This record gives sequence, structure tokens and C-alpha cells, in this order.
Amino acid sequence: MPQLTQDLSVLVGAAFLEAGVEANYGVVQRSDRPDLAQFQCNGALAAAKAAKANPRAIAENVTARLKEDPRFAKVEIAGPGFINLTLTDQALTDHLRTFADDRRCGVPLRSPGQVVIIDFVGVNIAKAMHVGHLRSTIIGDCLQRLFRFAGDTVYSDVHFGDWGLQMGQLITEVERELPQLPYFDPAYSGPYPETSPVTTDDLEVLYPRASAACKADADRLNQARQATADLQTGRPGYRALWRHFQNVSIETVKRELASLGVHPDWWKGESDADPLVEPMVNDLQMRGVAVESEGALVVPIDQEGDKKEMPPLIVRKSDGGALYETTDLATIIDRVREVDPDQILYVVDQRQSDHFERVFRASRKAALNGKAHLEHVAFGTVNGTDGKPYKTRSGDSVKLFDLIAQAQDEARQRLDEQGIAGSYSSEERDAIANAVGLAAIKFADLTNYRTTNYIFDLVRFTRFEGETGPYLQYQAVRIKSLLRRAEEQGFAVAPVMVTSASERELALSLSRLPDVLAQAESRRAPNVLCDFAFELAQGFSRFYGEHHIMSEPVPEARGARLALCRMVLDQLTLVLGLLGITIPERM
RNA sequence: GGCCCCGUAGCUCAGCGGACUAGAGCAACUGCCUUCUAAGCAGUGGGUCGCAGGUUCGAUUCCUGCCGGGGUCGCCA
Repeated sequence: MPQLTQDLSVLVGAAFLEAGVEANYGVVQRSDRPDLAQFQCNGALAAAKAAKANPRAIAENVTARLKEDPRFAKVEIAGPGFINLTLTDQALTDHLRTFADDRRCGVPLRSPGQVVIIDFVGVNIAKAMHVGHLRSTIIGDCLQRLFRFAGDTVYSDVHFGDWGLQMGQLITEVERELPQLPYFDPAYSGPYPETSPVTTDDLEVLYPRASAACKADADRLNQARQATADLQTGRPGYRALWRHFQNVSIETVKRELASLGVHPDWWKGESDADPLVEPMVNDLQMRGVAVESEGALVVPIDQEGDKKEMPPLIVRKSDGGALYETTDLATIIDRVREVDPDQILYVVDQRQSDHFERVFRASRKAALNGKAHLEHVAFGTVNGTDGKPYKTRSGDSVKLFDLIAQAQDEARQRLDEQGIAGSYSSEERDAIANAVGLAAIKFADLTNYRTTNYIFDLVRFTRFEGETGPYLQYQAVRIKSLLRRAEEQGFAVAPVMVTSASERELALSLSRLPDVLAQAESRRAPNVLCDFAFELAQGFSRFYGEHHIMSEPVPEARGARLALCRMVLDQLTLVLGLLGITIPERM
């Protein structure tokens, strides 16, 4: 399936070549000035710079040839040497028809695909999921959908935080609360209870308490460290208790992710890398990659030309324990062995950029990552309307469950106000409200560029006007409804056609999809998809207002418009799907 | 203090070497529902793109400095 800009680039490139200039100057892009043209090529300027020639003269030469091509309605030179191109409606129509019925909406499938691992969610076993996990989860989810659609084999891993100091903190905290439990008796050898002594709710209370206590009291911190080390070296009671922590957490997180519509492939965690740590450490030591330093075993990672200090990566603490940089390193070995990935993307908070830089350097130095490109896909923090990290009024972090519930309640209320789904069954109304609430949250998050620290304002997100998830759902639903009606009337779809301004605009948007996906992928930027979805939806709305389709008497014209509607719906469904947003049948 | 990120309309954010009279949404104002869902559409007003230099034919976009905000800086994650 030809991509329009690529197609045009080839065409213009050939014209450049004929004009005696390298063809790769002929790169064509969408016009920055839609009022002047549909497409532009800036190559004449660059070529002139290189050849110390007059850009307008080069442009004249190129355009002379292009003007002979009947597909162009307009070929002009503007300003210092921009080449402006506008296609005829016929050319646009022809192009649209090449992918009107394509299941992939004209997007080529990458073949062979790559193997990509996406490390996301990153929830800590000791904590409930809160707003902080939202971004990693939905950005990571969007990326996994994006790469899969492109043709890659994707493995997404929630990568639980289940092996560090917080485990020791929890263990010692439980011990203080319930010292009579057998887990703490070193002499106990029998089987440990099968049911967990704590629930997720308990953990949510215990962890902050333990964490605060350790911060305030060095002794407590040392106890926690000791417990962590004991856990890691295999103390049976601790392992048994830790299993319970793990099980109750996974259960809860599974439910939460499912309610977000997110389905990871792997439910691994830091602890899964544990068996690989010792062999890795020995290997690194043997190869001289790791060396002793201040009682710990470290991999020096500083390089010449470093602008900042690069402390060595610690593969074994002086107390023998493992840090998360150790398990992150070992996890790379695990992943290379399991699936030999081409890329590993870590969708993790921006603040950990130093950490990843360190792990990546160590990995490369020790040649652990095989052929895999390692990349930290960083994102900014979620703030409240006061600009500080988003908290409840009482100062607690907001639980993801509550957040989703709030948005969905808001959606339900909105439905009531509009009296819109009044005749639907309560099940359908609930399903719609849930989908709309989720769309509000996801779109609001994803529409910001990744690294932006954005302000979370649920009131604004659930307003459902303007550039929001619900608006996009609404537009898609209108198209569905329209197509349903047309079918009921027996109106047939006919070959798509471009004749009016709003159709032209829509056609240009539809032709952009391959470029949009490519850009979203290369920048790992879901907001590119959001922008595009909004452009499509708004373009459709304009078209919808300009043409009353059902009352169009000429069957060809009516059918062509129905075809255009279907193309818009297909792309909207695809792009919203990549964003993890579902479209109800009606709303 | 070193390093990293950010400072664009009243608010929330796009754009990050090109056509600049800088875009969108919200908020304000004006129109448009007896025909396909008005959660919509059309339109008006609103900005010295933090400040000062530099590179360039051309800078919101690149470089330097400064101011303001945030983050981060071996045995936490």
C-alpha cells in the first residue's frame, strides 16, 4: 500500500534527479500552511545550500517537470524556494481507493517484525496501584499495541518490585504486629499456613508505616536490611511469608489492570531474576568486569567525556544483598535467553533516567544484552491542580481503583443529565459509562507528550467536551449509527470520491495514517496518535455538518460519502484501539 | 554545587531548524437543532513563544549566559 508522502517523495526526487540534484532532497511532507498547499518540499533550500546555488533556480527546474504531471492541481514555488504541491481531487480519490477496503487502513505490515520487550507498570508489591502507576501502564500498553500492530512480536512484562528493601520492611513490620506467626520462628520447620496472614489492604497500611519507621530509626532500617538479605538468601519462613505478599498483590494488580483493559504477557518481577544473580556476579568477577570497592562488588561504568559523575553499578552490596540495579541487570540476561529481543523498552518514570543509564552501560560493558537495543521510555509526573504530585485532600496518594470509579461515576452522571441512554438496559448503560470513564482518563493522560509533567484534573477530564476521549467515542458512535441507518434503508456503499472541501480535508487526514503511526512509534509518543484521532474526528464532524448523507438523492454521491464515513470509522477504531480506548455501539 | 528536564494565549497543553500575521481545547462572546446523536459545527476577541546575546538567507525551534520552577546526585525503589 503506497504511502502518499512517500509516493510523492519518489516523484519529486525523480524531478530533482533530472534537474541534476540528488534525489533524496525530494522529501515531501504535509504542508505547514494548508491555506497555501497540501504538501511541500523544502529540498531546494537544502540542495542550494550544499551546492551554493540559488534555491529558487533549483526549484524552478524541479517544478517545471512536476507541472507536467496531471496528478497535481497546483505546483508552486513560494518564499525562498519552498515547493508547494496540491493534488487534484481525482488523484486524491485514486489514492483513497487504494486502501478503502484494506483491513489495515493502508498501513504496511513490517516484515520481518522485531522482537520487543516492554517493561511497564512496575508496581511495587508493597503498595496499591495509584496514579503514579497510571502513566507507565497506559503508555506501555499503547506502545505494546502500536508495536504489535506494526508487525512486531511483543512481550510486555509488569516487572513487579518484589525483591528489594521494601520486602524486608514489610516482613519486619508484620513481625512486630503478629510475632506469634510461625514465619518468624527460625526453629519452625513444619508447613506454613496456606492462607495469607495479610490482605492487600493490610499491606497498604503496613508498608507506609514500616517505611516511615525505617526513615526515622536506623535500627529499624538495619533490621529491614537484615530481613531483606535473609529473604534473598532463602530463609524459609521469610520466603513463605513473602509468597503470600506476592500472591495477594498479583491478584489485586491483575484485577486493576483488567479493569483498565490492560493485559500484560508476563507477570514477572525482580525476584525472577534472583537465580541468575549469583552466576552473573561470578561471571562478571571472573571476567574482571566487576571489582571490589568499599566492601561491595561493583562494575565501573564511567566513560571518557562524561559530563556528570557516574558512580559504579553495585552488583553485590557489602552485606551480600542485591539492589534493583542488580536484578535489572540479571533480568536482561533472562530476557535475552528467553526471547533474544531486538529492543527492550523500559516505560518508567523520568526520575530513574540515571538508573537506566547505569544499567545500560553496565550491560553493554559486560555484553549481556545480546543484540537488544535498550531504551528508557521516560515520562513525567502526574501533578494535582496545585502543581504538586497528585494527592487526595487528606494527602494520601490516590488509588487507581478510586480514580477509575470516579471517572466512571462522572460518565454515568453525564449520561443521566443528557437523558441519552435512558432507554438502554442498565447493563448497557453501565458498560457505556465504564468505557467513557476510561476513555476520559486514558486520553487525558496520553494526549500530553510523555515527558510533560501534567496536571491531573478529573473535573476537566470528564467534561467530555473538546479534545477528550469521550468526544472521540461520540464521533465514532455517530458514524456507527449513521452506517446502521443507511444499511436499514438499503443504501449501498459506493466507491469513495473526493469533491468538496470537507471531503478533501478528510481525505488528506486519512492518507496520513502510516506517517502518524511511524512517528508515534519512533518517538514512542502516544500523543501523536491522540492528535491524529482528534483531527480525524473534527474533520468528520465538519463533513457531517456540510453534507446530509441520508437525504442525498444521487446514489453514487451518497454511497461515496458512506464509504468515506466507513474509512473514518475504521481509522478511528484502529487509532483509539491503539490508545486502549474502546468504542461503544451506541451512546 | 554538578548533571538533567521544563518556562508558549486567563487556564491546560501541542509545535522543537524553515514560509509565523505562533496552534488546539477549555474559559468569554456571536450565530446554528421541524432532516443522519448539538457530548456537535461555524465564527469573534485573546500571546514581546521566561530574559539577553550568538550561529544562519531564516530561530518559538540550534548554541551560550542569566532568571524562575521541578528532578536527580553508590550500597532505597
